[in-house]
Amino acid sequence: MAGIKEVAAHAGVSAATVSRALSGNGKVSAATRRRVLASADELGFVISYNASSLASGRTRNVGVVMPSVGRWYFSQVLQGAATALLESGYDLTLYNTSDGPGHRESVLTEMLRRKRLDAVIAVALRLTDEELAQLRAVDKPIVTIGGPLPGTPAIRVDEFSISALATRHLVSLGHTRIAHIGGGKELERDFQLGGTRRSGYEHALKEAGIALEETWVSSSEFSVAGGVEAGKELLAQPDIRPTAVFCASDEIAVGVILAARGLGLRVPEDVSVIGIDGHDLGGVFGLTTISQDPAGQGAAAVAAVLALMRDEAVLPATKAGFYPTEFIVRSSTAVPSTSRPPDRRPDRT
Amino acid sequence: MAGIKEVAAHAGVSAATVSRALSGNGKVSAATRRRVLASADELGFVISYNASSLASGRTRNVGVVMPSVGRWYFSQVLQGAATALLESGYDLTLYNTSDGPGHRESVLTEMLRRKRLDAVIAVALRLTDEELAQLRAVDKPIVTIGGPLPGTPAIRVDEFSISALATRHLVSLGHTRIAHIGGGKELERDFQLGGTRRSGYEHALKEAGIALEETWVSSSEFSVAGGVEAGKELLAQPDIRPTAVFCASDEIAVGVILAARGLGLRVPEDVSVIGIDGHDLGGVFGLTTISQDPAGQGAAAVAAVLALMRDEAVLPATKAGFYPTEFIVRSSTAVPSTSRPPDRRPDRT
DNA sequence: CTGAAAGCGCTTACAG
DNA sequence: CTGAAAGCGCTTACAG
Repeated sequence: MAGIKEVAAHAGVSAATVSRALSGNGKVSAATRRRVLASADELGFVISYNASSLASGRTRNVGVVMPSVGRWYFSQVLQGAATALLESGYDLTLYNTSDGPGHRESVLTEMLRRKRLDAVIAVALRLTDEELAQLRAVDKPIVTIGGPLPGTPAIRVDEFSISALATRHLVSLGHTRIAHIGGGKELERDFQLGGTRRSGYEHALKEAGIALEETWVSSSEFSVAGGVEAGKELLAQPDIRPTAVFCASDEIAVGVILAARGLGLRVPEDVSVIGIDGHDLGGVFGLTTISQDPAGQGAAAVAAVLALMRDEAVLPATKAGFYPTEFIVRSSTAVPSTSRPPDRRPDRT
Repeated sequence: MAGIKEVAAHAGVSAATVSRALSGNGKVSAATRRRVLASADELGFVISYNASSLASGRTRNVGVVMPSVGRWYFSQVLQGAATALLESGYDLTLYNTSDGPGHRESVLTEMLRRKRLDAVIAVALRLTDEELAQLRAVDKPIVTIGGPLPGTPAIRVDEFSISALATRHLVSLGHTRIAHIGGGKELERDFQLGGTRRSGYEHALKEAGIALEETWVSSSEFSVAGGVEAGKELLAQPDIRPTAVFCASDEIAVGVILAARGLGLRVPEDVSVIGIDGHDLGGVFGLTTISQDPAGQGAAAVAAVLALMRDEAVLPATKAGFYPTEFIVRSSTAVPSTSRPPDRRPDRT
């Protein structure tokens, strides 16, 4: 209950001096500062953020908006952001926009206008032009992860390049029958991933002179169950079966591996599988993947937002560049087997 | 930027009346209220929570403390709590205590004393007596999920009973060689799960007159990878191999299924596996489990906290009772095969 | 370097 | 039902 006044009285100074000593703003003699700190400590003083925020306009609180927290990618981003924010002494207010679309639109603009936030990190969020304009009007730092908010600094991996890289990896192993399972519509609405990852795939194919086979391109939600389903459909028909599949997420890729096993196909002998993410399950299944470290992205967004609040130019790496990824080769990809599919046994000659 | 004064001027009333009309506290004539609402709407008024909180002492913000957000259980709880809070018009401040232990202790008490929170939901948190005392001193509603905070209302499943139930399911199928893989030390520190789940297992065994075999009790972190490892060790030695294993989590259980497959054992013919959780992966693997709906637990905690803030007695179901679980029988459990293990072929007589 | 004073934008007894 | 006024607990020009 001890307020700034009690501390002031105890230390024999004014409330103004206590405020300056504690916040570090303004000049205070070392001796005075020491006395104030001691008094504050002794009285167990804890500042009221509300009062402080009201008076100063700063809140030491940043908002994180995401369409889900239950799904892997988002939970990792949140974990990274929460840790980084805590370390910097900031609170994190979470806005989960998953529910009704009605909620969604109001959330973002209202949250900032309520003046409880110094900045916001928007994850995989797509806004209408109007929403974007409202957001801008508030004039607080905004950093985006994964989603495309035109004009705001963004943390994101180079979707196109990593998709091309994953596909090239398959090509370079000698595969020519390369399928792709992208994200479903659900994802495309929030993210823009589906599209970009697919174009990286198509690019690498064209580059290698491999014709695109529409029947080898399908989609799935970002889940193991979705991957199993899509994988079964893709791999069930032997004469058109691909020898490799590039999946837009590790969860899908794990599903495809499971689907292959279920069909009696060996990975990687009969079919190579590569994903994107760096999901923990990948290790269990020996999945070759491109890791994108979502927790690190969350931490990077925090760093960017903090820099913006200090009016520092955001690090060029963040502004123009891409968040780094890591190519992890495990055992789910290999040169295609020269033997025909197991259900068409080679003649014994 | 429009404040309450502008709205008051526009509506031709005092700021006090605007406050009353907008908050619903105090009496305002219907006509006046209408005018105020219209003005507020027209001017795009958005209340400053900081000012409101400072003046009233209420913040419309509840804190959620958890040791991790990246792990499945916690991400689901958070998802449920975030959605429920948003629907009730509350903000959610997230405190991820995962990092250093130094952080941990300060977080909980400071967060409340900073007066930014009306209440807190503590997930799987264990506190020292001192921390607990400090927390109580703040006199704000606290609701616990999963963790044992003596004296605070708690949302939790009946660990003992569901563990006994899972074990009995195996017993009733005719298994007598029933192993158990519990949570590791890491978990036991935060949760108290390991212990309780194991005692339910032991109870059911004793009840059935089955002697406890120490070599069939091991532990693992709550992950698929951990389950694979523990499962391999458990199932690799044929002469002491159990015919069924009760896992303290679905992730562990999935790992065990994978380990079994890796060893060439069939599930459920050679080994039955049952988990606890209701993880999405369970469906993919046909896992029999006891679902505990963590998202629902998060929502229930929000309901309890809201009731507490309204000074309503917490629903008896929440106070004394347990959060309901659901027994989901899929295809990973069955009667034990009468044949001996595959590596000891029955004599051809 | 330090203090007195105004002010941040609401809420809420207190009167009427 | 409504208004004038004090107050929530800090911060920050403004003087000195």
